[in-house]
Amino acid sequence: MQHFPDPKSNLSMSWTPPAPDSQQQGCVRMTLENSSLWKSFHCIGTEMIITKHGRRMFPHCSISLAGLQPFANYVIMMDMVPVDSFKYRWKKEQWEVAGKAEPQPPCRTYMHPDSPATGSHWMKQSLSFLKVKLTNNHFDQHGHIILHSMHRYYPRFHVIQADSPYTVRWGPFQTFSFPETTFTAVTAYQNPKITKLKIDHNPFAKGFREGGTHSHSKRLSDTRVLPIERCISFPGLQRMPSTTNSVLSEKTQVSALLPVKGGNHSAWSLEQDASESLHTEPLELLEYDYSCEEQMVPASVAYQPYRFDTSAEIKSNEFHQNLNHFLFSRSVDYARFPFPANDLDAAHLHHPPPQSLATVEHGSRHHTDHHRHSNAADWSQYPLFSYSCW
DNA sequence: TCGCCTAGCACTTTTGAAGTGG
DNA sequence: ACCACTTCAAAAGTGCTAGGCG
Repeated sequence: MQHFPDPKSNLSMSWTPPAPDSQQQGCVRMTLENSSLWKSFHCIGTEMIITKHGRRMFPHCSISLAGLQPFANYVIMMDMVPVDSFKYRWKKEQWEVAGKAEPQPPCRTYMHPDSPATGSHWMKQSLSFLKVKLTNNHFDQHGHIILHSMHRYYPRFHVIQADSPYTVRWGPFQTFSFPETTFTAVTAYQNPKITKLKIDHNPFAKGFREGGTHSHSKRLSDTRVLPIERCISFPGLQRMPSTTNSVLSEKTQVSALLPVKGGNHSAWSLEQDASESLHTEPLELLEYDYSCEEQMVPASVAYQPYRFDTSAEIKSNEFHQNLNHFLFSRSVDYARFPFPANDLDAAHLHHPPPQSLATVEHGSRHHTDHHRHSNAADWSQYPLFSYSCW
């Protein structure tokens, strides 16, 4: 476990310990394999380059699974979830809120290319999401995950017991996310410390350090080496307006909306552009933990035959559409991060009180207040799913 | 004027086809 | 004919920078 500096030494922000590297829901345990690397970046404020043609993540997501049924088939998926409803900008060597978020781009989900595979297969070795690509091109036809620059996201993993990608709507599922994987999407690196860290860890970047244009070397050498205690100035996260109070109430909203077995799934037809409401209503964090819950949700939308292939162009948007519909209807994890209680917070909290990711309990249930916030309008505020699925 | 985005650059790493030998 | 291994060129991927754009 990586050692983190004393939070009290941070000048402007405080800090709380990170969440554990692995999470358990029911019998299923997911571990973030390269957690220490993620934390190294997280410590500075992870930035992910997004380009028009798609850029791989670095660090990339690598997970391992345990507790699956060896002979049952599973589909493993990953998607990106907005951390909050704000846009950020890099100013004076730190991230600050720059206003409301842009309307969410089409939500896309990446399915691990091995899917579906048996539990024993998934547990045999770690799963790499190396080939996931991020883009800011809203008209991307390659199936890359579309993000907004200068917005904050975190990857979320779905483990769905299903024999094929087309039956994921019926299968028991769990969802996991890891606080240290939160990042800011950028088109060019803002924080030189991130650049340096990436060059140190990413072999592709060596070319720029050891040969070719060395101009950047000078740039990097110009980077001020900050005292270690400054390292914990979690640019985005700690500046993030916090809202723990909202967490419980919001998560109850989710549970209240959970469909009943055999119920009319059309109730989930909230294919409205959630981004609209997302950015016009105060955003709160849903932190409903579905740990150990396996729900059977009847589908209202039939899946079109399609299999994800990282090398092939996505030819059917409909699959994504259906997938998102599924995720929307079955959303699990509802962000384990501190989301702003409202926009007012964002406006006033340039140095918000820290709400560590880890302050939100992982793997525990929060079933209080299930009966509140149960209408669709409340639900549509939530940013995780059903951005105007195209 | 400022901040963000993009294309092109020079380089390394990865990938896969082709060749070789047992 | 088949398999395993090696070689090598092409493709993919990287961060930096200048210039464009709103």
